[in-house]
Amino acid sequence: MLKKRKAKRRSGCPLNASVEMLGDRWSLLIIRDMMVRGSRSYKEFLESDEGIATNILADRLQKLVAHGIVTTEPDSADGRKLIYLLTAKGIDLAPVLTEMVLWAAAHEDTGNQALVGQMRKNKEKFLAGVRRRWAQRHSLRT
Amino acid sequence: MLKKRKAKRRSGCPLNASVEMLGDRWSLLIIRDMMVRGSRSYKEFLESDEGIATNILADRLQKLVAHGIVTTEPDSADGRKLIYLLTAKGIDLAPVLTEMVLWAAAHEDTGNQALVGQMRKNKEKFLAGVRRRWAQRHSLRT
DNA sequence: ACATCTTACTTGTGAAAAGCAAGTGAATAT
DNA sequence: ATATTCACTTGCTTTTCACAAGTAAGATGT
Repeated sequence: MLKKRKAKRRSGCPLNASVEMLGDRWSLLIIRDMMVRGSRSYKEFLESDEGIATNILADRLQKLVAHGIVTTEPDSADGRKLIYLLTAKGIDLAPVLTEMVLWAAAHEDTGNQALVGQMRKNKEKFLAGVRRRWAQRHSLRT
Repeated sequence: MLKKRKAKRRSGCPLNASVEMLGDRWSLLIIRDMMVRGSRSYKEFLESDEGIATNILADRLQKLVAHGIVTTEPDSADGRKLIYLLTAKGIDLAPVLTEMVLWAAAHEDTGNQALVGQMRKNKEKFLAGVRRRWAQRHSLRT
């Protein structure tokens, strides 16, 4: 597959940049799975509740890698597996996801109230926990 | 046009709810235009930098209204115009947009550094300003 | 009063993306 | 050796996007 030189942006607005990278029905859910559910393999992403199609998952993972949000490394214990990891840029999306969760929880009828309560009660602490677990996983890897 | 009974959610996760309402390439940009650029009419949205197609704009506005993020009212001064306004639910997206802007500004090469600086320097103050201007517009309306 | 212009859309058409089912090939488990 | 798991691809249908053009109601100019 050809690598694209530099997909031209529709505008210089930073929000537009975010939307061009993350504005679809799946990317943020994949990131959520990595960030809070600890998913690291293709199979784990496929098992998520929303039921992403395999070809879409492959495409989104590839795009996330291309945008520097996710990296991969081979699994030293199982040669079939690729391990997907959030980069620093990826983990920096934690505040975005948090605000999106809090917004939906405030205005829609949704589940997972336990996690939401934790987020709302102390946003900074919650974010610190996410970051700590990420750093730990990175130091443990291979 | 038929009104849908209740589009079934793919999952109960609040992030999924957000993504189903906002996860496309245009909705958040329309909300940005209302929130920070003060756009209120169809024509103003069309004039935005990213260049949305007219049919897509009509569709997104309709969906935003259906989700309770936006409302409309007739313009008392010009019978052709419809005025689009953010609801309370809509203005509550300010923290989401802010985090997305800050994320992109931190990790991508984007413009509008003035606004970004203001956001980063004092996020709460910035959000208070957004909310204040929104409340003011609402109190001034017809 | 009448023609012209604006505004907010709708319609038509082709291209792109999403969704579904099935298949492939390398690596592991039995 | 055989079956199974894993990470994808491929093929096909359906849905959505994008662009161009058109329409209808209301405003404006003369």
